[in-house]
Amino acid sequence: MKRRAGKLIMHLDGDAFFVSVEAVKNPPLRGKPVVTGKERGIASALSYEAKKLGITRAMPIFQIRREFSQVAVVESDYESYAIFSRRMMDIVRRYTDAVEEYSIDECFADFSETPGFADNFPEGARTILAQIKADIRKELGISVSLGVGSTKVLAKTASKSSKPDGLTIVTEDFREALLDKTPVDKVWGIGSATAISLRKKGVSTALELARKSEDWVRENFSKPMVEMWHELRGTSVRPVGEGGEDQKSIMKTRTFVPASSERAYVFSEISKNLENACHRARELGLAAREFSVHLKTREFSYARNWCRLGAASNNPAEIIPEARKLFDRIFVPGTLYRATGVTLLGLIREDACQDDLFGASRDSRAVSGIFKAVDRVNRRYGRNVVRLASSERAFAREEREEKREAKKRSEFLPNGFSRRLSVPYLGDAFSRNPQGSLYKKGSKYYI
DNA sequence: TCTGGGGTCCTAGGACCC
DNA sequence: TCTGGGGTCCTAGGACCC
Repeated sequence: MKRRAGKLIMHLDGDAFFVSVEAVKNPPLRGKPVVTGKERGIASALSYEAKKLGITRAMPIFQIRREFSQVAVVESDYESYAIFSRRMMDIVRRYTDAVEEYSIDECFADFSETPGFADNFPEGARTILAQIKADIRKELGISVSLGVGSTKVLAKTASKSSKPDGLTIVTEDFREALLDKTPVDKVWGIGSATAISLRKKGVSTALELARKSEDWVRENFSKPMVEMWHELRGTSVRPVGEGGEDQKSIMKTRTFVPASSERAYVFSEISKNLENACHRARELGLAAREFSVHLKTREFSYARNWCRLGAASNNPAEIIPEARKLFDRIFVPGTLYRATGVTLLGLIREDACQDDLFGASRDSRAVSGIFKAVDRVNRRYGRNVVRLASSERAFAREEREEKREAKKRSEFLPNGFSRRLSVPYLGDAFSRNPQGSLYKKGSKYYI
């Protein structure tokens, strides 16, 4: 029996996750160049076939249509992605409880204590990992890439090194070879700014960084880089978190075209973002003690302002007067703005809100109750049929744009075309088991 | 090809205090 | 004139991530 000391951490990365889910919903898309993000006007996810054509993330949709007419452009469907994500994470949990959901299409999992994994390394580990991949393929119809190493950074470097459908195990013998072929800017946590600084100091691969002395790293960089250095050398300093922590902030921003310098209109965009952010806070059962407002000019410079609320709140009617004050302080007449944003900060659990000395939060609870009723009405009769008057113009703009899009679609597609395309196919496992836990109603997926 | 939206964490530096 | 030494708390903003 081979016993291995230290941690063994897996990183799982969905292959072109959004478009893979689209291909499950819509099998004719399989193997074709596909991008999602139609509703935002820029590509947000790309199939491997689309990448091969030279399309990149954030490329404008109009340009894709013009230069690559063979590409299928679809709207993002986050509800379906969230459901596939949850199912994917649940499959990993069959093998270990220590799973950290890092993003919608990625997770880390600690296998140090899983029988047959660390104590029979790497052969036993490989068998288990292959089983996870097979389960996901069979039950969800998508492929994933896995990486395993003694640290999160090594696991993530490994999963990225072989995609799609990869399975990479970083044994101590393999570690240096892997790092040698990894440029520093491809290391998780090293962005462009740090990469430039590293290269100036003569470090261009992850291996070169790992071989520097700890003193050198401490003298030239700050704390996160020291952690990075340990992780690259195989010493785990970032444990796999198991979730349950509350979110720290909620941000809502929206860009509008054309840019505007009209005070009332720009404020209506703030008001709309505030409503959306508060709605999200109510969904999460959280309330904010602080919030901030920002404006983004046409030239991409920002103005921000921040304040603390008298009592924690998730109700927009209560926050709007404060938002108005912040807005008035940063709005510069004559400036063209392209986007606004609102961030709720200092989030606490709604049920932990304390009454303040003057009973203000009792009132706020009543108002919060009103907004919960509003949430129910909106769920039933359509998004935002009830909204603040101060948000009216921004919502109206959004709806005009949505209508225009819908009209364009109906002009371009023959009747019934999109309906036919959206017939789902969830693989044989689902056809055989319609009671399976994933099902479709209308155009949405449910668990 | 100018650049969407939603997050987290860290640090520098000022304010304030003893 | 040429400067105590620290500590803590706070905020703005940078950097990075998906």
